[in-house]
Amino acid sequence: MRSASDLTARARIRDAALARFGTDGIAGTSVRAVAADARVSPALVVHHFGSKEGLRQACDDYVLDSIRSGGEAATEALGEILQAATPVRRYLARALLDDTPAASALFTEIVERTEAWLAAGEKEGWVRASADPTARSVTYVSWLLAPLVLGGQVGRLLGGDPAETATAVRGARAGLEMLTRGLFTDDRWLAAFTAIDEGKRP
Amino acid sequence: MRSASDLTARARIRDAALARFGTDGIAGTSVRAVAADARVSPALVVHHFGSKEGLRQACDDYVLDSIRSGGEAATEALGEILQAATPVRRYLARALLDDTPAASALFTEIVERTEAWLAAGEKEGWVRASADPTARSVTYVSWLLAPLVLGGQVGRLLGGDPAETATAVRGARAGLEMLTRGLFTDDRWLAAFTAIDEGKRP
DNA sequence: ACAGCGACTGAACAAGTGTTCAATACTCGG
DNA sequence: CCGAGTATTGAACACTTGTTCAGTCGCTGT
Repeated sequence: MRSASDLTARARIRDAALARFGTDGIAGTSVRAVAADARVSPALVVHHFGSKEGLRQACDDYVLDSIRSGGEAATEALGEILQAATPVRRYLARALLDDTPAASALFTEIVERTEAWLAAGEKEGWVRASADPTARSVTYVSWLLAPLVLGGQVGRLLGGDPAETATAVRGARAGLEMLTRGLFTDDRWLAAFTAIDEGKRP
Repeated sequence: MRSASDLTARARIRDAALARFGTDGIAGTSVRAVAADARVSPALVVHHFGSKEGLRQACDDYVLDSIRSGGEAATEALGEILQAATPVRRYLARALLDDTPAASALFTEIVERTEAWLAAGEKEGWVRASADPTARSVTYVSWLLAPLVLGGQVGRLLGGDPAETATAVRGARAGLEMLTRGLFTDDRWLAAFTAIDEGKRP
Protein backbone atom coordinates (compact mmCIF):
# COMPACT_ATOMS: atom_id res chain seq x y z
CA MET A 1 0.00 0.00 0.00
CA ARG A 2 1.30 3.40 -0.95
CA SER A 3 0.89 6.22 1.50
CA ALA A 4 -1.24 9.11 0.34
CA SER A 5 1.58 11.66 0.43
CA ASP A 6 4.00 10.09 -2.04
CA LEU A 7 1.59 10.11 -4.93
CA THR A 8 1.43 12.80 -7.56
CA ALA A 9 -1.44 15.19 -7.07
CA ARG A 10 -3.10 13.83 -10.18
CA ALA A 11 -3.11 10.29 -8.79
CA ARG A 12 -4.25 11.52 -5.39
CA ILE A 13 -7.19 13.27 -7.02
CA ARG A 14 -8.10 10.17 -9.00
CA ASP A 15 -7.98 7.98 -5.89
CA ALA A 16 -10.04 10.43 -3.88
CA ALA A 17 -12.61 10.60 -6.68
CA LEU A 18 -12.74 6.81 -6.91
CA ALA A 19 -13.48 6.51 -3.22
CA ARG A 20 -16.04 9.32 -3.09
CA PHE A 21 -17.80 8.29 -6.28
CA GLY A 22 -17.97 4.77 -4.91
CA THR A 23 -19.54 5.65 -1.58
CA ASP A 24 -21.63 8.72 -2.38
CA GLY A 25 -22.38 8.18 -6.05
CA ILE A 26 -21.28 10.42 -8.86
CA ALA A 27 -24.11 12.91 -8.64
CA GLY A 28 -23.72 12.99 -4.88
CA THR A 29 -20.06 13.92 -5.03
CA SER A 30 -18.87 17.48 -5.55
CA VAL A 31 -15.61 18.46 -7.18
CA ARG A 32 -14.85 20.43 -4.04
CA ALA A 33 -15.19 17.36 -1.84
CA VAL A 34 -12.80 15.39 -4.04
CA ALA A 35 -10.37 18.30 -4.01
CA ALA A 36 -10.52 18.52 -0.24
CA ASP A 37 -9.86 14.79 0.16
CA ALA A 38 -6.83 15.09 -2.08
CA ARG A 39 -5.75 18.23 -0.20
CA VAL A 40 -5.82 20.25 -3.39
CA SER A 41 -7.75 23.19 -4.83
CA PRO A 42 -10.90 22.55 -6.88
CA ALA A 43 -9.28 24.37 -9.77
CA LEU A 44 -6.50 21.80 -9.95
CA VAL A 45 -8.99 19.01 -10.42
CA VAL A 46 -10.38 20.55 -13.56
CA HIS A 47 -6.87 21.55 -14.67
CA HIS A 48 -5.88 17.88 -14.70
CA PHE A 49 -9.10 16.28 -15.87
CA GLY A 50 -10.86 19.01 -17.82
CA SER A 51 -14.18 18.60 -16.04
CA LYS A 52 -16.04 16.45 -13.56
CA GLU A 53 -17.09 14.24 -16.44
CA GLY A 54 -13.45 13.90 -17.47
CA LEU A 55 -12.62 12.86 -13.93
CA ARG A 56 -15.31 10.21 -14.04
CA GLN A 57 -13.95 8.84 -17.31
CA ALA A 58 -10.46 8.74 -15.86
CA CYS A 59 -11.86 6.66 -13.00
CA ASP A 60 -13.60 4.38 -15.50
CA ASP A 61 -10.39 3.80 -17.40
CA TYR A 62 -8.42 3.20 -14.23
CA VAL A 63 -10.92 0.65 -12.94
CA LEU A 64 -11.06 -1.18 -16.24
CA ASP A 65 -7.30 -1.41 -16.38
CA SER A 66 -7.07 -2.55 -12.77
CA ILE A 67 -9.47 -5.39 -13.37
CA ARG A 68 -8.30 -6.43 -16.79
CA SER A 69 -4.62 -6.43 -15.90
CA GLY A 70 -5.39 -8.49 -12.82
CA GLY A 71 -5.73 -11.89 -14.41
CA GLU A 72 -5.98 -11.92 -18.16
CA ALA A 73 -4.48 -15.40 -17.92
CA ALA A 74 -6.20 -18.56 -16.79
CA THR A 75 -8.17 -17.58 -13.69
CA GLU A 76 -11.85 -17.02 -14.13
CA ALA A 77 -13.75 -13.77 -13.72
CA LEU A 78 -14.67 -14.45 -10.12
CA GLY A 79 -11.18 -14.11 -8.73
CA GLU A 80 -10.33 -11.01 -10.68
CA ILE A 81 -13.15 -9.04 -9.19
CA LEU A 82 -12.82 -10.29 -5.66
CA GLN A 83 -9.16 -9.43 -5.71
CA ALA A 84 -9.67 -5.88 -6.90
CA ALA A 85 -9.04 -3.30 -4.22
CA THR A 86 -12.03 -2.25 -2.17
CA PRO A 87 -12.56 1.28 -3.52
CA VAL A 88 -12.32 -0.07 -7.03
CA ARG A 89 -15.05 -2.59 -6.31
CA ARG A 90 -17.35 -0.02 -4.84
CA TYR A 91 -16.81 2.31 -7.75
CA LEU A 92 -17.48 -0.49 -10.20
CA ALA A 93 -20.78 -1.22 -8.53
CA ARG A 94 -21.87 2.38 -8.85
CA ALA A 95 -20.73 2.59 -12.43
CA LEU A 96 -22.69 -0.53 -13.35
CA LEU A 97 -25.80 0.94 -11.83
CA ASP A 98 -25.34 4.28 -13.53
CA ASP A 99 -24.94 2.55 -16.90
CA THR A 100 -21.58 4.14 -17.60
CA PRO A 101 -20.57 3.17 -21.15
CA ALA A 102 -17.28 1.83 -19.89
CA ALA A 103 -19.02 -0.22 -17.22
CA SER A 104 -21.44 -1.62 -19.78
CA ALA A 105 -18.53 -2.61 -21.99
CA LEU A 106 -16.87 -4.31 -19.05
CA PHE A 107 -20.04 -6.17 -18.11
CA THR A 108 -20.47 -7.37 -21.67
CA GLU A 109 -16.87 -8.45 -21.80
CA ILE A 110 -17.12 -10.43 -18.60
CA VAL A 111 -20.32 -12.11 -19.75
CA GLU A 112 -18.76 -13.12 -23.04
CA ARG A 113 -15.64 -14.46 -21.40
CA THR A 114 -17.77 -16.32 -18.89
CA GLU A 115 -19.97 -17.83 -21.57
CA ALA A 116 -16.90 -19.10 -23.40
CA TRP A 117 -15.50 -20.39 -20.13
CA LEU A 118 -18.73 -22.23 -19.31
CA ALA A 119 -18.94 -23.64 -22.83
CA ALA A 120 -15.41 -24.96 -22.48
CA GLY A 121 -16.28 -26.49 -19.15
CA GLU A 122 -19.33 -28.07 -20.70
CA LYS A 123 -17.19 -29.66 -23.39
CA GLU A 124 -14.72 -30.87 -20.82
CA GLY A 125 -17.46 -32.28 -18.70
CA TRP A 126 -17.27 -30.22 -15.51
CA VAL A 127 -20.16 -27.92 -16.31
CA ARG A 128 -23.72 -29.10 -16.85
CA ALA A 129 -25.66 -28.42 -20.01
CA SER A 130 -28.12 -25.54 -20.11
CA ALA A 131 -31.35 -24.86 -21.97
CA ASP A 132 -30.32 -21.22 -22.45
CA PRO A 133 -26.54 -20.75 -22.23
CA THR A 134 -26.62 -17.01 -22.80
CA ALA A 135 -29.20 -16.39 -20.09
CA ARG A 136 -27.22 -18.64 -17.80
CA SER A 137 -24.03 -16.73 -18.41
CA VAL A 138 -25.69 -13.37 -17.84
CA THR A 139 -27.36 -14.62 -14.69
CA TYR A 140 -24.15 -16.17 -13.42
CA VAL A 141 -22.22 -12.96 -13.88
CA SER A 142 -24.91 -10.89 -12.24
CA TRP A 143 -24.76 -13.32 -9.32
CA LEU A 144 -21.05 -12.79 -9.05
CA LEU A 145 -21.56 -9.05 -8.96
CA ALA A 146 -24.52 -9.12 -6.60
CA PRO A 147 -22.65 -9.24 -3.29
CA LEU A 148 -20.44 -6.52 -4.67
CA VAL A 149 -23.28 -4.21 -5.57
CA LEU A 150 -25.24 -5.00 -2.45
CA GLY A 151 -22.05 -4.97 -0.42
CA GLY A 152 -23.47 -2.78 2.30
CA GLN A 153 -26.45 -5.01 2.96
CA VAL A 154 -24.60 -8.30 2.61
CA GLY A 155 -21.73 -7.19 4.80
CA ARG A 156 -24.02 -5.99 7.53
CA LEU A 157 -25.81 -9.32 7.77
CA LEU A 158 -22.67 -11.41 7.40
CA GLY A 159 -21.16 -9.35 10.14
CA GLY A 160 -17.96 -8.03 8.71
CA ASP A 161 -16.66 -4.90 7.15
CA PRO A 162 -19.19 -4.38 4.32
CA ALA A 163 -16.66 -4.84 1.55
CA GLU A 164 -14.05 -6.79 3.42
CA THR A 165 -12.43 -9.68 1.61
CA ALA A 166 -13.19 -12.22 4.34
CA THR A 167 -16.88 -11.40 4.19
CA ALA A 168 -16.90 -11.67 0.42
CA VAL A 169 -15.22 -15.05 0.65
CA ARG A 170 -17.79 -16.34 3.10
CA GLY A 171 -20.58 -15.35 0.77
CA ALA A 172 -18.80 -16.73 -2.26
CA ARG A 173 -18.28 -20.05 -0.55
CA ALA A 174 -21.98 -20.30 0.23
CA GLY A 175 -22.66 -19.48 -3.40
CA LEU A 176 -20.31 -22.13 -4.71
CA GLU A 177 -21.99 -24.61 -2.44
CA MET A 178 -25.28 -23.93 -4.19
CA LEU A 179 -23.70 -24.00 -7.62
CA THR A 180 -21.95 -27.29 -6.98
CA ARG A 181 -24.45 -29.37 -5.05
CA GLY A 182 -27.55 -27.47 -6.08
CA LEU A 183 -29.98 -25.87 -3.68
CA PHE A 184 -33.16 -27.78 -4.34
CA THR A 185 -33.40 -31.56 -4.35
CA ASP A 186 -36.21 -31.73 -6.87
CA ASP A 187 -37.35 -29.58 -9.76
CA ARG A 188 -40.61 -28.30 -8.30
CA TRP A 189 -39.62 -24.65 -8.68
CA LEU A 190 -37.88 -25.09 -11.99
CA ALA A 191 -40.89 -26.86 -13.43
CA ALA A 192 -43.23 -24.18 -12.15
CA PHE A 193 -41.15 -21.43 -13.66
CA THR A 194 -40.69 -23.20 -16.95
CA ALA A 195 -44.47 -23.44 -17.15
CA ILE A 196 -44.89 -19.73 -16.53
CA ASP A 197 -42.18 -18.95 -19.05
CA GLU A 198 -43.68 -21.07 -21.81
CA GLY A 199 -47.22 -20.06 -21.00
CA LYS A 200 -46.45 -16.39 -21.44
CA ARG A 201 -44.95 -16.58 -24.91
CA PRO A 202 -46.77 -19.17 -26.98
CA MET B 1 -53.42 1.44 -15.00
CA ARG B 2 -54.57 4.80 -13.73
CA SER B 3 -54.04 7.76 -15.98
CA ALA B 4 -51.82 10.49 -14.62
CA SER B 5 -54.51 13.15 -14.50
CA ASP B 6 -57.02 11.51 -12.15
CA LEU B 7 -54.59 11.23 -9.26
CA THR B 8 -54.34 13.69 -6.44
CA ALA B 9 -51.38 16.03 -6.74
CA ARG B 10 -49.80 14.39 -3.74
CA ALA B 11 -49.89 10.96 -5.36
CA ARG B 12 -48.70 12.37 -8.65
CA ILE B 13 -45.69 13.89 -6.93
CA ARG B 14 -44.90 10.64 -5.16
CA ASP B 15 -45.09 8.66 -8.40
CA ALA B 16 -42.94 11.16 -10.23
CA ALA B 17 -40.37 11.06 -7.44
CA LEU B 18 -40.39 7.26 -7.43
CA ALA B 19 -39.62 7.16 -11.13
CA ARG B 20 -37.00 9.88 -11.10
CA PHE B 21 -35.27 8.60 -7.96
CA GLY B 22 -35.20 5.17 -9.53
CA THR B 23 -33.59 6.18 -12.80
CA ASP B 24 -31.40 9.13 -11.82
CA GLY B 25 -30.70 8.33 -8.20
CA ILE B 26 -31.73 10.44 -5.25
CA ALA B 27 -28.80 12.83 -5.31
CA GLY B 28 -29.18 13.15 -9.05
CA THR B 29 -32.81 14.19 -8.86
CA SER B 30 -33.87 17.75 -8.11
CA VAL B 31 -37.09 18.74 -6.43
CA ARG B 32 -37.76 20.95 -9.44
CA ALA B 33 -37.52 18.00 -11.81
CA VAL B 34 -40.00 16.01 -9.76
CA ALA B 35 -42.31 18.99 -9.60
CA ALA B 36 -42.13 19.45 -13.35
CA ASP B 37 -42.93 15.79 -13.98
CA ALA B 38 -45.96 16.06 -11.74
CA ARG B 39 -46.93 19.37 -13.40
CA VAL B 40 -46.81 21.15 -10.10
CA SER B 41 -44.78 23.92 -8.47
CA PRO B 42 -41.65 23.04 -6.48
CA ALA B 43 -43.22 24.71 -3.47
CA LEU B 44 -46.08 22.23 -3.47
CA VAL B 45 -43.85 19.19 -3.11
CA VAL B 46 -42.32 20.60 0.05
CA HIS B 47 -45.78 21.70 1.20
CA HIS B 48 -46.89 18.07 1.01
CA PHE B 49 -43.73 16.29 2.10
CA GLY B 50 -41.88 18.83 4.20
CA SER B 51 -38.55 18.39 2.43
CA LYS B 52 -36.76 16.34 -0.18
CA GLU B 53 -35.81 13.92 2.57
CA GLY B 54 -39.45 13.65 3.56
CA LEU B 55 -40.32 12.86 -0.03
CA ARG B 56 -37.72 10.12 -0.09
CA GLN B 57 -39.14 8.60 3.08
CA ALA B 58 -42.62 8.71 1.62
CA CYS B 59 -41.27 6.77 -1.35
CA ASP B 60 -39.63 4.28 0.99
CA ASP B 61 -42.86 3.69 2.85
CA TYR B 62 -44.84 3.35 -0.34
CA VAL B 63 -42.41 0.81 -1.78
CA LEU B 64 -42.33 -1.23 1.40
CA ASP B 65 -46.09 -1.35 1.53
CA SER B 66 -46.34 -2.27 -2.13
CA ILE B 67 -44.02 -5.21 -1.69
CA ARG B 68 -45.22 -6.42 1.66
CA SER B 69 -48.88 -6.26 0.78
CA GLY B 70 -48.17 -8.17 -2.42
CA GLY B 71 -47.87 -11.69 -1.08
CA GLU B 72 -47.71 -11.97 2.66
CA ALA B 73 -49.24 -15.40 2.19
CA ALA B 74 -47.61 -18.55 0.92
CA THR B 75 -45.57 -17.46 -2.09
CA GLU B 76 -41.90 -16.99 -1.53
CA ALA B 77 -39.91 -13.76 -1.75
CA LEU B 78 -39.01 -14.24 -5.37
CA GLY B 79 -42.48 -13.76 -6.72
CA GLU B 80 -43.24 -10.74 -4.59
CA ILE B 81 -40.41 -8.77 -6.01
CA LEU B 82 -40.81 -9.82 -9.60
CA GLN B 83 -44.44 -8.84 -9.44
CA ALA B 84 -43.80 -5.35 -8.14
CA ALA B 85 -44.36 -2.64 -10.70
CA THR B 86 -41.36 -1.54 -12.70
CA PRO B 87 -40.75 1.90 -11.16
CA VAL B 88 -41.03 0.36 -7.71
CA ARG B 89 -38.38 -2.21 -8.55
CA ARG B 90 -35.99 0.37 -9.89
CA TYR B 91 -36.47 2.56 -6.86
CA LEU B 92 -35.91 -0.39 -4.57
CA ALA B 93 -32.61 -1.15 -6.29
CA ARG B 94 -31.41 2.41 -5.76
CA ALA B 95 -32.56 2.45 -2.18
CA LEU B 96 -30.70 -0.77 -1.44
CA LEU B 97 -27.54 0.68 -2.88
CA ASP B 98 -27.90 3.94 -0.99
CA ASP B 99 -28.38 2.04 2.28
CA THR B 100 -31.67 3.69 3.06
CA PRO B 101 -32.71 2.56 6.55
CA ALA B 102 -36.04 1.36 5.24
CA ALA B 103 -34.36 -0.57 2.45
CA SER B 104 -31.97 -2.15 4.92
CA ALA B 105 -34.90 -3.20 7.06
CA LEU B 106 -36.60 -4.71 4.05
CA PHE B 107 -33.48 -6.57 3.01
CA THR B 108 -33.05 -7.98 6.51
CA GLU B 109 -36.68 -8.98 6.59
CA ILE B 110 -36.46 -10.80 3.28
CA VAL B 111 -33.29 -12.59 4.35
CA GLU B 112 -34.87 -13.74 7.59
CA ARG B 113 -38.01 -14.94 5.89
CA THR B 114 -35.90 -16.72 3.30
CA GLU B 115 -33.74 -18.39 5.90
CA ALA B 116 -36.80 -19.69 7.65
CA TRP B 117 -38.23 -20.80 4.33
CA LEU B 118 -35.03 -22.65 3.43
CA ALA B 119 -34.85 -24.24 6.88
CA ALA B 120 -38.40 -25.49 6.47
CA GLY B 121 -37.53 -26.86 3.06
CA GLU B 122 -34.53 -28.57 4.55
CA LYS B 123 -36.66 -30.25 7.15
CA GLU B 124 -39.18 -31.31 4.53
CA GLY B 125 -36.42 -32.66 2.35
CA TRP B 126 -36.60 -30.44 -0.76
CA VAL B 127 -33.66 -28.22 0.17
CA ARG B 128 -30.12 -29.49 0.65
CA ALA B 129 -28.18 -28.97 3.84
CA SER B 130 -25.66 -26.14 4.07
CA ALA B 131 -22.44 -25.60 5.96
CA ASP B 132 -23.43 -21.98 6.62
CA PRO B 133 -27.20 -21.44 6.42
CA THR B 134 -27.07 -17.72 7.15
CA ALA B 135 -24.46 -17.03 4.49
CA ARG B 136 -26.47 -19.13 2.09
CA SER B 137 -29.64 -17.20 2.80
CA VAL B 138 -27.93 -13.85 2.38
CA THR B 139 -26.28 -14.96 -0.82
CA TYR B 140 -29.51 -16.41 -2.16
CA VAL B 141 -31.39 -13.19 -1.55
CA SER B 142 -28.66 -11.07 -3.09
CA TRP B 143 -28.86 -13.35 -6.12
CA LEU B 144 -32.57 -12.75 -6.35
CA LEU B 145 -31.99 -9.04 -6.28
CA ALA B 146 -29.04 -9.05 -8.64
CA PRO B 147 -30.91 -8.95 -11.95
CA LEU B 148 -33.07 -6.26 -10.43
CA VAL B 149 -30.21 -4.05 -9.41
CA LEU B 150 -28.24 -4.71 -12.56
CA GLY B 151 -31.41 -4.50 -14.59
CA GLY B 152 -29.94 -2.23 -17.20
CA GLN B 153 -27.01 -4.47 -17.96
CA VAL B 154 -28.91 -7.74 -17.77
CA GLY B 155 -31.76 -6.46 -19.89
CA ARG B 156 -29.46 -5.18 -22.57
CA LEU B 157 -27.74 -8.54 -22.98
CA LEU B 158 -30.90 -10.59 -22.71
CA GLY B 159 -32.41 -8.35 -25.32
CA GLY B 160 -35.58 -7.05 -23.80
CA ASP B 161 -36.81 -3.98 -22.09
CA PRO B 162 -34.30 -3.65 -19.22
CA ALA B 163 -36.82 -4.19 -16.48
CA GLU B 164 -39.47 -6.04 -18.47
CA THR B 165 -41.11 -8.98 -16.80
CA ALA B 166 -40.41 -11.38 -19.67
CA THR B 167 -36.69 -10.66 -19.47
CA ALA B 168 -36.66 -11.11 -15.73
CA VAL B 169 -38.41 -14.44 -16.12
CA ARG B 170 -35.88 -15.66 -18.65
CA GLY B 171 -33.05 -14.84 -16.28
CA ALA B 172 -34.87 -16.33 -13.31
CA ARG B 173 -35.43 -19.58 -15.19
CA ALA B 174 -31.75 -19.85 -16.00
CA GLY B 175 -31.04 -19.19 -12.33
CA LEU B 176 -33.43 -21.88 -11.13
CA GLU B 177 -31.79 -24.28 -13.53
CA MET B 178 -28.49 -23.73 -11.75
CA LEU B 179 -30.07 -23.93 -8.33
CA THR B 180 -31.85 -27.17 -9.11
CA ARG B 181 -29.39 -29.18 -11.12
CA GLY B 182 -26.25 -27.38 -10.03
CA LEU B 183 -23.80 -25.70 -12.35
CA PHE B 184 -20.65 -27.70 -11.78
CA THR B 185 -20.47 -31.48 -11.95
CA ASP B 186 -17.66 -31.80 -9.43
CA ASP B 187 -16.50 -29.80 -6.44
CA ARG B 188 -13.21 -28.49 -7.84
CA TRP B 189 -14.14 -24.86 -7.30
CA LEU B 190 -15.89 -25.41 -4.01
CA ALA B 191 -12.90 -27.30 -2.67
CA ALA B 192 -10.53 -24.60 -3.83
CA PHE B 193 -12.56 -21.89 -2.18
CA THR B 194 -13.04 -23.80 1.02
CA ALA B 195 -9.27 -24.10 1.17
CA ILE B 196 -8.81 -20.37 0.73
CA ASP B 197 -11.48 -19.69 3.31
CA GLU B 198 -9.96 -21.94 5.96
CA GLY B 199 -6.42 -20.94 5.13
CA LYS B 200 -7.10 -17.29 5.73
CA ARG B 201 -8.56 -17.57 9.22
CA PRO B 202 -6.67 -20.20 11.20
C1' DA C 1 -72.69 35.95 2.31
C1' DC C 2 -68.74 35.16 4.46
C1' DA C 3 -65.21 33.26 7.34
C1' DG C 4 -62.05 29.41 7.44
C1' DC C 5 -58.96 26.31 5.58
C1' DG C 6 -56.23 23.50 2.76
C1' DA C 7 -54.31 23.33 -1.89
C1' DC C 8 -51.38 25.81 -4.60
C1' DT C 9 -48.20 29.37 -6.60
C1' DG C 10 -44.36 33.04 -7.93
C1' DA C 11 -40.74 35.22 -6.38
C1' DA C 12 -37.06 35.27 -3.61
C1' DC C 13 -33.05 33.64 -0.56
C1' DA C 14 -28.77 31.57 0.97
C1' DA C 15 -25.91 27.95 0.04
C1' DG C 16 -23.63 24.94 -2.99
C1' DT C 17 -22.60 23.56 -7.80
C1' DG C 18 -19.17 23.16 -12.00
C1' DT C 19 -16.15 26.02 -14.32
C1' DT C 20 -13.05 30.09 -15.72
C1' DC C 21 -9.06 32.99 -15.39
C1' DA C 22 -5.28 35.79 -14.14
C1' DA C 23 -1.62 35.28 -11.17
C1' DT C 24 1.85 32.85 -8.46
C1' DA C 25 5.08 28.91 -7.17
C1' DC C 26 7.81 25.35 -8.91
C1' DT C 27 10.92 22.64 -11.73
C1' DC C 28 13.96 21.67 -15.18
C1' DG C 29 17.05 22.26 -19.59
C1' DG C 30 20.00 25.88 -21.54
C1' DC D 1 21.27 32.07 -13.41
C1' DC D 2 17.61 32.39 -16.46
C1' DG D 3 13.52 31.55 -18.92
C1' DA D 4 9.91 28.20 -20.69
C1' DG D 5 6.53 25.43 -19.16
C1' DT D 6 3.99 23.03 -15.83
C1' DA D 7 1.66 22.71 -11.30
C1' DT D 8 -1.12 25.10 -8.33
C1' DT D 9 -3.99 28.55 -6.36
C1' DG D 10 -7.75 32.27 -4.82
C1' DA D 11 -11.25 34.77 -6.33
C1' DA D 12 -14.86 35.15 -9.10
C1' DC D 13 -18.59 33.73 -12.48
C1' DA D 14 -23.16 31.99 -13.78
C1' DC D 15 -26.13 28.60 -12.49
C1' DT D 16 -28.69 25.12 -9.77
C1' DT D 17 -29.90 23.48 -5.46
C1' DG D 18 -33.37 23.01 -1.30
C1' DT D 19 -36.24 25.82 1.18
C1' DT D 20 -39.14 29.96 2.75
C1' DC D 21 -42.95 33.03 2.64
C1' DA D 22 -46.58 36.09 1.58
C1' DG D 23 -50.35 35.66 -0.88
C1' DT D 24 -54.07 33.75 -4.13
C1' DC D 25 -57.35 30.32 -5.58
C1' DG D 26 -61.28 27.23 -4.65
C1' DC D 27 -63.99 24.79 -1.79
C1' DT D 28 -67.05 23.73 2.42
C1' DG D 29 -69.69 24.54 6.40
C1' DT D 30 -72.60 27.98 8.70
